[in-house]
Amino acid sequence: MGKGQQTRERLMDIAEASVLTKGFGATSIDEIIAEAEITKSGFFYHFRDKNELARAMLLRYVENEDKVLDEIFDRARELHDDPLHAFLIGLKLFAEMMADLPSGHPGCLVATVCYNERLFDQKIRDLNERAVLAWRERFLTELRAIAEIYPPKDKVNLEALADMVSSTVEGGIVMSKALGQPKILAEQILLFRSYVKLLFLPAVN
Amino acid sequence: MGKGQQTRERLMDIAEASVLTKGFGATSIDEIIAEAEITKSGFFYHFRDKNELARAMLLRYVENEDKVLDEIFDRARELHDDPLHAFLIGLKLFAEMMADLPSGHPGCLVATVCYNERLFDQKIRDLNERAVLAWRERFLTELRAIAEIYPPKDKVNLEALADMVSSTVEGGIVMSKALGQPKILAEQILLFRSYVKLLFLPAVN
DNA sequence: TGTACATCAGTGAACGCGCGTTCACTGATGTAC
DNA sequence: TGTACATCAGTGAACGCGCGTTCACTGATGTAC
Repeated sequence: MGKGQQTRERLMDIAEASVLTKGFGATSIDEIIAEAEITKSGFFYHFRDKNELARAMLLRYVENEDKVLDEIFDRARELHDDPLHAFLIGLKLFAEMMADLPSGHPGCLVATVCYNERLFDQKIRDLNERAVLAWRERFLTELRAIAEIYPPKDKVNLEALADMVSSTVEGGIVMSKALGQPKILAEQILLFRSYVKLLFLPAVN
Repeated sequence: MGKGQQTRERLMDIAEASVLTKGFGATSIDEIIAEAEITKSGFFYHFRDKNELARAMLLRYVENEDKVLDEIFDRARELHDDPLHAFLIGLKLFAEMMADLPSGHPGCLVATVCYNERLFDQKIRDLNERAVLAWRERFLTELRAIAEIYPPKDKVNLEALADMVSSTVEGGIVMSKALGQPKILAEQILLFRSYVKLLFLPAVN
């Protein structure tokens, strides 16, 4: 990674932390460049305007989340051949990873885009929507494979159930932040896992 | 309600809609007073500063949410004596109410406080935390009564399960906003309801 | 009923600071021949 | 190896606008006697 790309990443790191705690509108370029120890013109060398920073930041965030989810659920499938058990293992690994974040999950950029929607252009909102739809497809694929083998014990819409993964994470992050208790996010993921167990597993002890 | 109080409410209505779509930092007083058709000095007659607007807005929001939840779950208890069935009825009523919002849930102020935490003073963050803790206590009371009669089929922390109500709503709102599909929130509440059924109900058809 | 005064619900003008953005310029590094 | 040029990764100064806040003032309504 060249010097330019390094600075660019650093600017996005600083901006992301600020956006997650102050919102995009209250995150000023002055503040970012002060922390990055660069001039304002240096910032505009890397990003045409503030909206391009937002776009680049969101793109990077979503790609990283996808990578993390790939790793976790690929690993889970390595550990068990059965789709249900692999999914349950994946959720456990996911919860553990969230519990291990030193000062809790810093927040989800996708959520801030939703709660700052009028600050962004259509391009960014589309990117945000596609990211969430990709998560839906990812988990829907797993759930369909599970439901083929294990008939669900309650009538559920698998698409909504797939969304429940993302929903649980988004909700868990808000609850963790509101109460200042990082562990809540992991707890919520484990409750979702409990639901999946009760819904699909034939015999729960 | 006097003329002053009416203006005050109107200012908060406008501010709330803006905060939920742009964040607190990007919500300007100029913008609020333009929509309210009042001068800037008129605004400062009602609120000492911007932070007092935030405090008043959050307080009003939380009190209203509490009132709505009271109504729904009181009504549910009127409809069924058994605590589990009353709770399930309450969740159904809640989901229906969320589904009936004409253009979807506008967003939760508690979530925006979390994602704008560095913009607010300790007083506001405390108020936010107390609101979430009150929701926890509310649902924990119901869940304890349920668990006394119906032994849960999976080992769950009832406090976390109580939090799951708020978490589901927060997550569902984010998902609804991200995908522009208001119905998602109601779906997520019904999935939580399905979990409660599977967890406590002895025989699900 | 009339008068004096207080409170309510604002107005109008001004303030200084911080914001995002532009523009002309520059030293260091990389590449072609 | 030396030279010419291009690209990279920025600097420095200036811009105009919008922001939150203050202050002295005011007309309308309410209250006491």
